[in-house]
Amino acid sequence: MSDSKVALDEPVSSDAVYERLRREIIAGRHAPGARLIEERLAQEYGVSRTPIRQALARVAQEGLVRIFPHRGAVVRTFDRDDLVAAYDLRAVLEGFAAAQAATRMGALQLALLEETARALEESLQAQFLNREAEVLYLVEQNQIFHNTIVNAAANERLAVLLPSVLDVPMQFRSFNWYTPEERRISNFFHRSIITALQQGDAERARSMMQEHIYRGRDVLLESL
Amino acid sequence: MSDSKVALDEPVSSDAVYERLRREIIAGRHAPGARLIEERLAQEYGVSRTPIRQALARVAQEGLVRIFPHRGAVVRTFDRDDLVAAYDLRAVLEGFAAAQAATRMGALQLALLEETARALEESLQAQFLNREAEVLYLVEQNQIFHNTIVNAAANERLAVLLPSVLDVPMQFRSFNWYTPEERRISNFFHRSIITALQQGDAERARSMMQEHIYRGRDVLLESL
DNA sequence: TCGCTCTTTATTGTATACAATCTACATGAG
DNA sequence: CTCATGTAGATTGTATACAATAAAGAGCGA
Repeated sequence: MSDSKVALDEPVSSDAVYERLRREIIAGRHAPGARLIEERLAQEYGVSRTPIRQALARVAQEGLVRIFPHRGAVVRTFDRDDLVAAYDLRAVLEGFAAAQAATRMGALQLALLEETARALEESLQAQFLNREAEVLYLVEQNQIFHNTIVNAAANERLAVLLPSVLDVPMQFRSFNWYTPEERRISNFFHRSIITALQQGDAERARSMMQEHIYRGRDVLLESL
Repeated sequence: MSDSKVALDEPVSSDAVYERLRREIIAGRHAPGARLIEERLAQEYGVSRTPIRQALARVAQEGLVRIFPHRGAVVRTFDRDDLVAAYDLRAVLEGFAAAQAATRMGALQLALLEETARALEESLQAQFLNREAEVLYLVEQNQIFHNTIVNAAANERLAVLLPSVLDVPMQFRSFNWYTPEERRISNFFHRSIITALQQGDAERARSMMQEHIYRGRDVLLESL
């Protein structure tokens, strides 16, 4: 038959476990400091401990959890310094991404940027079911915006590296979207970045992106 | 007994496997593109497949090998674009490290920098058993130099991230040390960086470090 | 009560067995 | 000769058993 086994490279359960575990930690379902008991996770995910251990090794390598020999895995905790360090790095890396993107961005990607920027702006007037859903939506749109730029930078290593810097639990990432004032500032930065990218102005794109992220950092730090 | 089990946190064999595997790949013992058969590694390392798989998942997460479901692990190959991307990232990250270090560096660390810089200079006149041993020594000293700066930046995330960018097989990293001319240029950069750091001049430290790395990239690209 | 040792229990680390999947090669039809 | 098909062997993915270690608590003497 023609389509008998076209699939090839069927996904593997340990990969699924990795993705899920990662998502759940970021979403806050496993709080920082919480122990991750292999047997418990195995039961919950409906697999044996083997793929769980595989996944734990990976998230540990990524930095989201720490593994202590013979004592198990614990979700990483974030203190003030950790967050500062993470945002510093993010500013450098995404600044670089923006600068690279300025000369490599396609028309389609620019259009996508405009679209998400508009979506974020319009949400200022929109009605939401509840605050939580609203913030979730904003964080998601914002993520699309930033991802688009990173992808346009066309540096695979960068794209692989960044997630491990961004892997900060949601609870820390949402502060930028709580007040209308901060939203307006974010929108301003997004628009400025788009303009710089349209003009192919790498240096401007870099500094705007960096300032955008530093602002995010400062807002977060004030809320602690 | 007093000292019966003070040890605590005894290292675990899968960690040892990870370290060794990583070293061997970087050293070129497993060439890019080579398959890493679990059973073979297990026999060679004297352990079962379980810790091998654990270690493979980690080096894969780090990017040194790629794992294809049901087809196994293959040492990552590097084409020209990969190398350019890696060096671009390295320039950004180590530039950042140098800038941070400029305001945080202790006297002891500065002394260590001077020492390794001197060691690299003196090697110009020194006699070595063979070229290979010589280059190995230079690469090692150079690594100490760069590590010292990264550590002085006091950003743990940065220190964790960088190795995955630096993880380029040795065969690619040694070109900077083949000609006396390149060694002199490297020495010049090292000295300039030290001066900037001593003066606490973050911007200068950053740009010198970036140029240092870009030079390394260009030399490497020419040799391909 | 405090501090010590010993035991018990929970959990991790490793080895091994088996199932699932891929690869290579042989076979045969056109 | 070329291409498809089937089969054998190699290799990976998962489950499970067991060993090793750490954490918590019981018992006991001072």
